[in-house]
Amino acid sequence: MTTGDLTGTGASSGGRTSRTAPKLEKLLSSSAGLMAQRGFSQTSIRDVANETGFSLGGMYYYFKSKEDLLYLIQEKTFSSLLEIQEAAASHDGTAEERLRKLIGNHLAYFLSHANELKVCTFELESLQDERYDRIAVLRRRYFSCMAHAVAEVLGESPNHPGVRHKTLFIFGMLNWIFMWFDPERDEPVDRLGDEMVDLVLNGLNGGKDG
Amino acid sequence: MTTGDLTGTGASSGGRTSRTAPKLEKLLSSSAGLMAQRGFSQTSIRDVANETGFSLGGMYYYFKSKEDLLYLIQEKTFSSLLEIQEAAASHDGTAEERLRKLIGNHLAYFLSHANELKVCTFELESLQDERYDRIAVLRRRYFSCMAHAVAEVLGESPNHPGVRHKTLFIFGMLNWIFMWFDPERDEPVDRLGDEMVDLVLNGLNGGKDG
DNA sequence: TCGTTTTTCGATCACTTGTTCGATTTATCT
DNA sequence: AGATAAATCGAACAAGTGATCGAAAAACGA
Repeated sequence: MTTGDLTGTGASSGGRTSRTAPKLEKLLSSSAGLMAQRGFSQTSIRDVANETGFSLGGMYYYFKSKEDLLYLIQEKTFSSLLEIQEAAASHDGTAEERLRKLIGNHLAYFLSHANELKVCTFELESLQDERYDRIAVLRRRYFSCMAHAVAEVLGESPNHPGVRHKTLFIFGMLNWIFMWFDPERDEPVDRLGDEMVDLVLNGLNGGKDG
Repeated sequence: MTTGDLTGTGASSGGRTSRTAPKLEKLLSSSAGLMAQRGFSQTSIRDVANETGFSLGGMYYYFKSKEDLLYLIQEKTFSSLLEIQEAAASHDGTAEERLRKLIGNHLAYFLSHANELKVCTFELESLQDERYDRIAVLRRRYFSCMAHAVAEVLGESPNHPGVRHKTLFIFGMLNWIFMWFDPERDEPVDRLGDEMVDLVLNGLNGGKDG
């Protein structure tokens, strides 16, 4: 129990596409839904069982612990998002275009994977040790991705402290959306992305003065 | 138990300044510290007892339930901050100056009451029913305060949807600070406030173009 | 069909949780 | 000092938690 695998109990090991894979996916997305709504620690393993139709013990065939379940969600979601973003960051075009794309992609991913992304955003601290470290690595890569774009727009070095701060301000805007977004009220997410980019690039004054 | 008081079990009722008041304060601030660090649901009432030196049952003289304890923290903290901000919002000067002041005040309050403010920011959902409603009212007033300043800077009506969004972007920047601020690394908070205001007013482009 | 592996179940364990309550101590007032 | 009220304690309870494990069932390959 000291070194063991981080994931495989049986289903997730090997990676072969057995008839098990779609069940794991449903398990992950149902769990993400519950955890996004109530939070990780307030979501019991029994809640997940009820939601998915599994029996209590039966689910432990798919993950080895509750924390492992959380890890699987974060690892899968974050890897997928990161892949999208690192691709976008290496595209041609102006720095401003890249930044616009990064923000737009993040919001689009938020729309299509709200639950999973919320769990990634707010439940890092519920992981420990190796699992924490592995997700933290993905986070840092994501941050670096955005920070580079910000630095380019500013014409500064990515190490400049102001760049770090401004990048974190942008992540604040992006991540805080989970706290208020209402699909009824705030419908067009493209529009929202434009508004955010506009604020980030030109501010409330709209680039009229300094 | 259907209607009962929201707070008073004995200590917090009446409001007279007995020798009990300082103990309540220590109880609240210690609890806020634990809850800020681990989250509300992962902070047990026994943790609070150990931290404060009280016995397990002895603390129930000061609050009537764990949720009540959380409510007391939020009510006290938020009221105090709100008072500061509503005063600042009604001062003379330009709209830009008012917005700058609101952001600066929030950051200053963050510095002096980090734990309590973090609890206010992230644990609203841990309250229910009346307690939730009461804190939600304070939140709406706070939002309104900021939204008015934003609207004035933009020269728009406070009801304009763009105003709502941009205000929420600003709160995102402000509240996300809890996730990354490191007093060693990000020392001067005044500077941080300036950077944020600068981004909010002029954007990354620094007001050079539109 | 039979034997084997994969998958599922249900009971159970050890542990932590918030809360209650009567008894006990401490402070306050006359 | 004695009586009343405020404050504190410690033991106990009921409920819920994550996790384990051997047995049973289902799917599979021969």
